[in-house]
Amino acid sequence: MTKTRSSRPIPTLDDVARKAGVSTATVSRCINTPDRVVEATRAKVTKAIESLGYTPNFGARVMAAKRTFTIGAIVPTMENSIFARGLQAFQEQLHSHGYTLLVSSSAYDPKIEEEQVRALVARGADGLMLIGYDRDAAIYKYLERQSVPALIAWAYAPQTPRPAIGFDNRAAMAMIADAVLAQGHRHIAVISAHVKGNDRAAERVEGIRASLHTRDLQPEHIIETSYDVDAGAQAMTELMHKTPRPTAVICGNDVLAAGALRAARDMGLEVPKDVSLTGFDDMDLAQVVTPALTTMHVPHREMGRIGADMLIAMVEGAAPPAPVQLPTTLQRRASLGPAPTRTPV
Amino acid sequence: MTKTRSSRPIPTLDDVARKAGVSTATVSRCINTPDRVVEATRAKVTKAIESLGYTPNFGARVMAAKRTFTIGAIVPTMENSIFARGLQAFQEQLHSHGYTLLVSSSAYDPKIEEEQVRALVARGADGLMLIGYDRDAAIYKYLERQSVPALIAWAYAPQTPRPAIGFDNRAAMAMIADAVLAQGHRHIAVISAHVKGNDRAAERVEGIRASLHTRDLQPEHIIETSYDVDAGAQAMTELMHKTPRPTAVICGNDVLAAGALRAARDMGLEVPKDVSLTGFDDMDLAQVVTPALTTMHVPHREMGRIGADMLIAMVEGAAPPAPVQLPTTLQRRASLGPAPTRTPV
DNA sequence: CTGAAAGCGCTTACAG
DNA sequence: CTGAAAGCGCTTACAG
Repeated sequence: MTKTRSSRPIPTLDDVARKAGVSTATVSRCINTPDRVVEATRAKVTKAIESLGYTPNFGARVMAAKRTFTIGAIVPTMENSIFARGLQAFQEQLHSHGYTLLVSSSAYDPKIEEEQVRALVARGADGLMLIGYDRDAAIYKYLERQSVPALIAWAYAPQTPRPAIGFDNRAAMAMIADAVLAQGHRHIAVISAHVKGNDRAAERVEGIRASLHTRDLQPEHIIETSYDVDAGAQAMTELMHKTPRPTAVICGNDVLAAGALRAARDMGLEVPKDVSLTGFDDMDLAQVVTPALTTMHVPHREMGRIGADMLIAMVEGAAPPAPVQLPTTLQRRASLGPAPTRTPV
Repeated sequence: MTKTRSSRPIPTLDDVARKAGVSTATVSRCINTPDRVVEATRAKVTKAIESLGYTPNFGARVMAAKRTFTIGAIVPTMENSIFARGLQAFQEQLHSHGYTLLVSSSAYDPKIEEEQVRALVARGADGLMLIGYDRDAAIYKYLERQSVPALIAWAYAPQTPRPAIGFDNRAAMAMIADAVLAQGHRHIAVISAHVKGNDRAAERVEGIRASLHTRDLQPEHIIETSYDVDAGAQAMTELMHKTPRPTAVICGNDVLAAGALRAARDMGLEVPKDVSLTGFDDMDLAQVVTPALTTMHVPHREMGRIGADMLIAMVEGAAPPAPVQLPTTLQRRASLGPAPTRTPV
């Protein structure tokens, strides 16, 4: 049950020191600040370390040094690749600076997210990357109290002074809605992720509303659902039975749009001839489906890379940086076409 | 730079003990084994904990107790969803047993994987989940020495006595090749992940060879590439310029197949009329592309769930379990059709 | 049921 | 350049 059941016990700093005939302080220095130790001593210690197969105990190290070179990230889901690409870049950049990234998932559950925050902090994370702003104030208070800096990613709210890197979800989605309107669509529906506790999703819906509002329109239907293909398909099926039938469906992301596309096909509807569809994120998926999705390109890798630099600076004592806004660009592809001339039945 | 720069210092067990007027031992018991403490005492301590906002320091706890209730998982990539679904189920099951999952990615680099293993062990992981068998023996030796149990997932090799849960990649892929042959294809090409250090990919290719061998055939071309859509597309383009042109392309997974599908479409080829295509994994992707992919269904969620149970048992001292084999099932969809009757040019 | 005290494996002023 | 020693924040036999 315990780690010491091993037949051959795990070597400690003390074992190394004894074997090399030096103090534990010297061994510690050999490992952490080798140039403060004279060559000959270092050689003895290195030899002892190797022959013993010694590796430092991290827990002890953390406790004594108060630094772990570990960064934690909590994402709402690992199930689809929304966050995967940005996270990969985040990890690479962190790794090149000597930090290790540990990731965990909250399954879109605020309770679990809070647990994960505590778990990561408790395990010595030097800093945290969190998705979006929306969470219990107690979590922010806890982090502050523990002096663990946190970076918000995938969102950008200039009015909130918290360090963040992301993009303007509202404006980006408004741009999509504008494009839909420009194609003559007037019966517009939305498939969104659940907006509660998900500020990105909420802002995207707001962006749509704002855009449509300029023409005195509003979304005729908004379905909130979970972020998976089947959910997107089911929502689409539902929408296509409404009267009048929407001529364009704006989806909260590419996964939902891909599901919607499948549902349309299964119902014998042609995209975009019968109904137009848009996504968000510009995942690989978007170019692989037929027709390819009109969607919003988000610079995920850049977000990960810059986010890593920001968080490292924070962890290393820099003043909290100002929020960084990244540009998004509309990708026009075949899934968005002109509105049918006749009113659909 | 240090965590103690905080203006209000972080409360410790000692602070709680002092405030509650008891010993640190009693506070510790209140937290870990509450029924060994009498009600009245417990109430005092609980109050002190709350008023101080105390949370235990994990590092210290680990060091003293030698248990972290943390499980580490290292996957080759977080970039696509191959592992995402299984991991999510793994995490859920772990969570329901009070364990926290921390995930990191090796980016398919054995060096990085080794670093991550050490990082996770050093951070006190009670157990590890690793993908596939193929890795330096030194890693296994290290884990054994540290008495950290490891479970291999996504692979199953009954001759290797290591605890594992997975499926027979070789047999599963042979089944796909059999299906391709049954459709009359004789000019068959393969797009695989790099097989070096990736036993799953290597076994899949072997499965294809074995199947074709029964008809005295062999793959006419095998392209090894990375696991992403663009790589799949590029490989497909290359293959479609060969003479004779393959009539069927077996892909190492759905991502590659989706890319291949896109490339075929871009070249004006119809699937499956001009060329058949198969995937592996049965990801959401497989049903979303047109035509839908014939692929091998892998019970990812089940693998994650059972794997969690196995690893928990190991961590809690059970004898190493025997490898578990999960069934895979062929999903026949539109991307695989009969071979064209005329020899392609 | 509770406490005093040793110990977990490191790091780091402080001396020399 | 190196060592003795205190300290990091907990847990857990051992007594009582």
